Amino acid sequence: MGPPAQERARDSLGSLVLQLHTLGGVASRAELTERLGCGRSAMGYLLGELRSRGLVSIDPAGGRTSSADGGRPSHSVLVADDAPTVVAAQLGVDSVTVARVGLGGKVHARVERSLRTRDTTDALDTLSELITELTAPKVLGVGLAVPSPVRRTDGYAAAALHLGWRGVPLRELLLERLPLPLALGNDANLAAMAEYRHGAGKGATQLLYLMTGHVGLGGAVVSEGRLFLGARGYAMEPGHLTVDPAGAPCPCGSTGCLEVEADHRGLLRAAGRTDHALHDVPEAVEEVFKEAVAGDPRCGAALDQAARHLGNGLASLINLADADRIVLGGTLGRLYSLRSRLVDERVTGRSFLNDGGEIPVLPGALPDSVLLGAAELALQPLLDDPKRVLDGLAR
Amino acid sequence: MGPPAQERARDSLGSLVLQLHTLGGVASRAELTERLGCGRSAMGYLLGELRSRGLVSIDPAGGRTSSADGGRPSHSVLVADDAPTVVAAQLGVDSVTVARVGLGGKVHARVERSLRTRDTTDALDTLSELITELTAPKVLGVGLAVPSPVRRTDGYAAAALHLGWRGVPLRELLLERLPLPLALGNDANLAAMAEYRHGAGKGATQLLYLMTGHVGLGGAVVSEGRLFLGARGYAMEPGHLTVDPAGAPCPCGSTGCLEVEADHRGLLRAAGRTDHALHDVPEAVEEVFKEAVAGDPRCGAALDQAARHLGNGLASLINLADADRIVLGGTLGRLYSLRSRLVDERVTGRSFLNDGGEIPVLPGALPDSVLLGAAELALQPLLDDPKRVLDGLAR
DNA sequence: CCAGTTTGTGCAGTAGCTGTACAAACTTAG
DNA sequence: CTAAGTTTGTACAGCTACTGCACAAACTGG
Repeated sequence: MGPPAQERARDSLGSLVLQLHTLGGVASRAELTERLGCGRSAMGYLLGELRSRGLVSIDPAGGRTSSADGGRPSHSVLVADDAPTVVAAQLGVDSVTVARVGLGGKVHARVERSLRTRDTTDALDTLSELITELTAPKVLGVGLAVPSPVRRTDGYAAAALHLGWRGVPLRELLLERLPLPLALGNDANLAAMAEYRHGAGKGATQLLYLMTGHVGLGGAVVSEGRLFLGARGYAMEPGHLTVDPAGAPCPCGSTGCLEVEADHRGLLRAAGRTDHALHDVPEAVEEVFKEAVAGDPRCGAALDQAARHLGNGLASLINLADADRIVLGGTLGRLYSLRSRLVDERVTGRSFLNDGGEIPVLPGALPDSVLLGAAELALQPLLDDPKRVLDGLAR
Repeated sequence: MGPPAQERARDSLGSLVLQLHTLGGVASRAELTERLGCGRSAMGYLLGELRSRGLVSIDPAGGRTSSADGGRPSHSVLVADDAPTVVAAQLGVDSVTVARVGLGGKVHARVERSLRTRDTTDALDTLSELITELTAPKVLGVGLAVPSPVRRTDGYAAAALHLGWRGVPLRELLLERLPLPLALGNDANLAAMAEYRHGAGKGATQLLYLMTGHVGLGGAVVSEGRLFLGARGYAMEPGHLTVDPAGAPCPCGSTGCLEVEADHRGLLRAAGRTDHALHDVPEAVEEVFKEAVAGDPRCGAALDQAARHLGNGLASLINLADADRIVLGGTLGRLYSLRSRLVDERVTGRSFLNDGGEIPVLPGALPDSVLLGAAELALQPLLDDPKRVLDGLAR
């Protein structure tokens, strides 16, 4: 179809693995050749390298989909059954989720456990326990998504405010318990990457992603296939963008931050439901959505207000990021599905450079985007340099 | 010194040319070898390629600076005298500047001409006239800086508002007059690139740049050596960030935009000097600065206010871009030199993730940053693929 | 003058391709 | 059922852009 000018890994072998990955782990050889823009003979060489290392297998009688009108049918390339996998983990406010994920985004196993306490040690113990449980032979590494900005150099979790931590050397603490390669990332960043590679962000050149998790509002930009991380890894934290100077006070010291107006706190406050324990929040939000759909005026108005604030926040961000696609994850995606007009009103034309088409806004397409994003993080070394990773595994 | 993990061109030959360029066109062979991270023997091969194409020359008895304690002294690598050059042009509100620039950033010739009318055709005629005048043999191409967002795909100038144009296919119009490769860019973007490669932004991993020209306020982010352009090329237009909801009305429809509060209009308005023809603005601004330094309270207060607005704008941007350096160009640089405390007050600690050092704010270090940036744009193909460009020239 | 150090160079070897020629596997026309 | 036409995989030669090694060159200090 279109030209494959999306993203380029360091070498061809890497881009090949990436293409196979974004295509879900199965693709016809001809399709891969076209996407890489190389000759058939180079593809033969590259597939030979991958096959000899056990990453892919080839089924000569695979893709008999036959869109072609004549000609020899192309072989199917698929991720090998016994190909290496990674472990993806998500640290939430009151739960931990871990999964084993293969190239192509296939989830081989998935465990979730709720945290009874909000103690750091408890969370770390549960995490390492589940990770160890899911670790199998040929696991390349672990990716962990955290609801906090994460320093790119060393995996320091700068401010997991909602977990009550004020800065934790998370990677270091976990490495004491786990003898595996471990990479950490911010949950919104990783979810954005997952949506970019497998979900609603596919094919965008500049993807702007916003999501709300349990508490707080995170964001990310994927620019030409790569996360826009910033110098330290703290870029694109839109939670404290001011959307209403006369709005509610925010723990950060300012007032009317996007985060306190459009996340779960904002919704519940606008709906007049503030008497919830923290772990009941998802249920309370669920209730507000249900009653709004059922016709409750106060809950409906709460959605209206959150949607307007979200639209205003997006309007500010659009001119800075110049996105060609916007994806909304978590509760924001649901909010948008119900109140798209209120959001669009503020996005449309607010981009002060209106040179043609509008910017499409979409709800996230992946149910487990954060967890999948953690897998993307762990898979990254394989995409960057497949040979080194695969050969290193053998040793 | 530090690891050379700054930026990577597509191939080694490109990075070599880039290194030589950022080092000002002269470097010791040993230094280049270290920065590229390759062996001495590869450097020999690479330099051979460049020398055979006439781009560099080598002086065996060059850098007798001798920091070393013993050992054979390294040869000097320098841009050849007859190496190809580029033509850089800057389209201003009431003037046009054109220069011939060589690798390393050396300006060989420079012409400036003021525009009497504000007619598009007049500007284009003057531009192509001066460019033709400065075009010499072995000119690789032309780079043009425009005070407007420029669409990356085709050089369409989306909104040179201050020139009275509402969208002009500028590249197309100029190509009718000039038979040369022509690349267009936004002036602030290009200035940022110049500061990154040759000025106050050197070595930053995430550079946030803001500047004011004649009218308006532009910005850019250089992220790991590359401009953050966005999907269309309109990213990082911070002019219409709201810094004072109760502020002055902006032509964009909003109020209190950073642009109308901190650019020349804002300064003159705050100083009570609004009766100026457009081309007198620089002189009027000059006056305000002079009188403020001399002690005039109203002019001083005008600087104070602009500095505060600038600081607030920066505070919003810092959390989004996660810059490790901020450079202020044009009048903003001067404003900062005089009112750094008022700006710093708002920048310091406003980055809600205060994990250590503050972010350095610096005034721009290049007197002709926009023009030099236009040269960077024209040189880019040479940095991306030196062989193809140099061989193509011969044909 | 000699050891010690850093640097340029020649040469063999390798990785990662490209291009060409050809055989294989299909479709449709006759 | 065969022949022509089309697209695809593969073998092989060749090239580019390096890396590594051995060695010579150019300095310093003793």
